[in-house]
Amino acid sequence: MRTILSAQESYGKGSALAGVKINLEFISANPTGPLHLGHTRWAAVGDALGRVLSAAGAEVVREFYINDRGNQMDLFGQSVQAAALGQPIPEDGYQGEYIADLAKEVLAENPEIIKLEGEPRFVAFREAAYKLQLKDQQRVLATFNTHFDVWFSERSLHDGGSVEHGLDKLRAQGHVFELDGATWLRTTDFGDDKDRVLLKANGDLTYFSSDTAYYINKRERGFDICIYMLGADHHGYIHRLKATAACAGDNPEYNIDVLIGQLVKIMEGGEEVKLSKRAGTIITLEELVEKVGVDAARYTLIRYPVDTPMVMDLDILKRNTNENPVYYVQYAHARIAAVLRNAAELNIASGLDNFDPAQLSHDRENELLGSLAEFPRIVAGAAELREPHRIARYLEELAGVYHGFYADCRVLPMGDEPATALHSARLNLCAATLQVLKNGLLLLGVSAPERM
RNA sequence: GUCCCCGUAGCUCAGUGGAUAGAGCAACCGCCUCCUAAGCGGUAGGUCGCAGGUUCAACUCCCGCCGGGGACACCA
Repeated sequence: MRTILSAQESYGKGSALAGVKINLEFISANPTGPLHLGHTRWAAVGDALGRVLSAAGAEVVREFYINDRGNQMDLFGQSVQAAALGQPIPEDGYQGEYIADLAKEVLAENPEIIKLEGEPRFVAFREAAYKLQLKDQQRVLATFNTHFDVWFSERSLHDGGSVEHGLDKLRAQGHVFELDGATWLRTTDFGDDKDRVLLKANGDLTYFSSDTAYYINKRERGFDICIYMLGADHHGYIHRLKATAACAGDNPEYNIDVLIGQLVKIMEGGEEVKLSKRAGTIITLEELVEKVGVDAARYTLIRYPVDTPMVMDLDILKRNTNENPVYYVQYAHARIAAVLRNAAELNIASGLDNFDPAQLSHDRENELLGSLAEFPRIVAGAAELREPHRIARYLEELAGVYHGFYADCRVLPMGDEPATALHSARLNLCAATLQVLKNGLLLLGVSAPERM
């Protein structure tokens, strides 16, 4: 109690990861379209994990890797150009409505662009659309309370010579070889199921070479641990990423940590919404937030372990918001805030100078004290296991314990009853609970309302 | 074929080898003349997918099946 009330917003923080520099990479979407549901899970969980790791004392840099190089970018550029010129979108191009919108925006911003021809025109379209799309992703993430410290461009890796540097470093470690005219990394030395090509026979660099260079770049920027949050469709990357780290002379068990997130299914109208880019039935982060709000979306996505496939039923979240546990937790916070407001009006003595622990003997009080004391351990565990959902589950339990306490233990004096030491003690207990709920919600990036 | 994730209450899901396996929602029954009923109390609901093994002890670890989802490239 005394600890909580004097530590306030720093209650729960620890030093388990003090001095550890962590690079936390998540989302890393291609800048070729809006962020969709899969990205949204990472946005919520990744952001929360960043907060949790910081709370455990780590020095965390949140990083978004922009895949702004390669075929996908070119297809994207061609698609926007085609839309702007009224031509059919290329066979494997991007189809969505947003392509036409981007085309309009590009034209509005730069009317001269159609005077160009051939390659220069295509490049101009690609670059303009890229900048607009990236800006849009950044805007949407900002509304979702998700912050990045570094937006790392894949191009900058190549332009800065990091790829060659990475190759040199791997060569020096002795795991690079030549075969059939291509340059390979012998990842099978470290558990990968096949060796990987770094440099194709035609001289092109592979995407894998960017990945390895990027990893080496992160390590050279001083990060002890590189956390990758990837979608389930990338699970095959685990072995090669770990093997890459080993090839670079690192300890794959410590220096690299790959988290795989399973897919989110969406139910609406009692049916699963099939998500398909081609059919244009993607649900974007922005749409989800419009439907259920930032708090509900974030909380729902965070409260499950990421390796569990989960189902979000939009009808439930839309129709009857109190079915979402986030409201249960927020309600406890708002309820306490109301009690504290009333206590202030009644001039009830509170604060540590008016706190007598001996007053608290009710089972509910003891239970609440016990729950409050668990918080630092929960935060440390969530950081260590990279599982922010543990915070959410804890908050639900704490809220439940508080609601029970509230039902059985009157906090404020009734009617004209004079305020006693018991009232003051309980008021302090309320203040401590409020603080822990607030700290916990903050770790999840969910608001802690004073009134509901 | 190889690999990854999942299978726990009607539904959505917790449960880091340790007590009678839990929560929310849904169902049923109670509780507001005073601090927020978005709350509280109670009832009902389980062969923890199946079968072996390790252990004093298994929902948890190992092996094999079954069922659901996902992935394999000199694509990005």
